Amino acid sequence: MHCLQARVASYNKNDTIVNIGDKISYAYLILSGQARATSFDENGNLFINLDFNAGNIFGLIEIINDDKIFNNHLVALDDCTVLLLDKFRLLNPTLNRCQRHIDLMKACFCELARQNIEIANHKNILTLSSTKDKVMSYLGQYSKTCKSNDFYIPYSRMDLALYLGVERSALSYELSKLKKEGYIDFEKNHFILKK
Amino acid sequence: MHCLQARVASYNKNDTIVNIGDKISYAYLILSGQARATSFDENGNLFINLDFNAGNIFGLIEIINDDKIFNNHLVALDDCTVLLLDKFRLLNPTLNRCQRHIDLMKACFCELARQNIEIANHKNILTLSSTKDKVMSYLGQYSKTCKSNDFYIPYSRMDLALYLGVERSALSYELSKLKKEGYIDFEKNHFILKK
DNA sequence: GGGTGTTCGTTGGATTTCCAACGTAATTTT
DNA sequence: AAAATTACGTTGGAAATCCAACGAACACCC
Repeated sequence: MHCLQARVASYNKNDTIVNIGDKISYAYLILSGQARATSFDENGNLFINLDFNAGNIFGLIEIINDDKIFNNHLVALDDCTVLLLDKFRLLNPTLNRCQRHIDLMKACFCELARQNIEIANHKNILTLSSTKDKVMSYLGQYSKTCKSNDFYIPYSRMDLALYLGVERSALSYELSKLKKEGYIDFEKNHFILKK
Repeated sequence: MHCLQARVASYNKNDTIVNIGDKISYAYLILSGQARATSFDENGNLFINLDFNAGNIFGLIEIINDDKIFNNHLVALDDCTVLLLDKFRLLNPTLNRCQRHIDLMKACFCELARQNIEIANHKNILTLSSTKDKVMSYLGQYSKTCKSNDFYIPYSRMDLALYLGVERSALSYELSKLKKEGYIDFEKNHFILKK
């Protein structure tokens, strides 16, 4: 990794790692902890974009599109350690033709693909029209990634409502209803899919 | 390009280029024409995923995640010519270390980033709650990419409704209202943003 | 302990969207 | 040219969602 001039940085819970409008010079490889990227549009609407866990890389799209403005805000959800990868060296593996460098580029390739899939899943949930469908689709997907129907979701009710594109109160109402009907059980962030 | 064993294929309008559930061995670089990727979920909901124009590449995510099932359906919107890129050779540039090969990989990298941005934009439109906001946001975005406020959109009313996640009738109603209020003018697929 | 702030469930009325249906115009088929 | 099909706008009533408000439970700070 020396040829990338990578260095490690640490952040505390709730720290801003990348601020709105920052031009970034690095890709941020999460080593430990969890971070979340959000953004605003010109009308002040807030969007939840992506969650980043250990192994995930933030900023690939930004360093490729140097010219564009992204307004992404990356915040640490836990205490985080991050590996900063110099963008110029990352994107030009031919400078010094080392095999690991090319491997890293391929890993970034896979990471972009992973992010693509995650955003597409999110998009598909948002396409659904009813709150019930959205909730069940989200819980179903998350259950799959956890490989268990007993799991803890990473969102508060308010954040989940934002993620699903519904009102917080409507979400609470629908969750209660689904519990009464026996489809799910939950307490706080702990959910169980029953049928 | 000979080291990639690329070959050209042609498709007619409305031809299926990649079918639901196909395992693909190539990335599809569009040389001319236009294609659209759609998919279904397990409940039969239809999703519009991405449009592909000349220079865009379909299948990068699929060839990286060989194991996963994607159910993407790629259909030609016009007559298309497509360059088929062998997945194994594309993903392993070290087989024969040619510079162009690495350049192509970098181009795929950028293409993945572009798709990421496009899906994220779509996602953000779907996050908006009102039909009016969705329509205006879409028209605003499309106007920007066209660099003109006088443009032709690539969707029929039904497809646009699908894309925006609203009812076709509600969309028509909202468009008429926006026209009456003087925000936009349109006839068929020809739109003009006025304010 | 008391005060303050946050999270979450609940409720009721206002608003919006959905849904089904219909008419018209344009396009395609035969 | 007639018939069938498709695309689009319009409508009215049914259904779902939003919105604002409130209270209970809990955590945090002084």
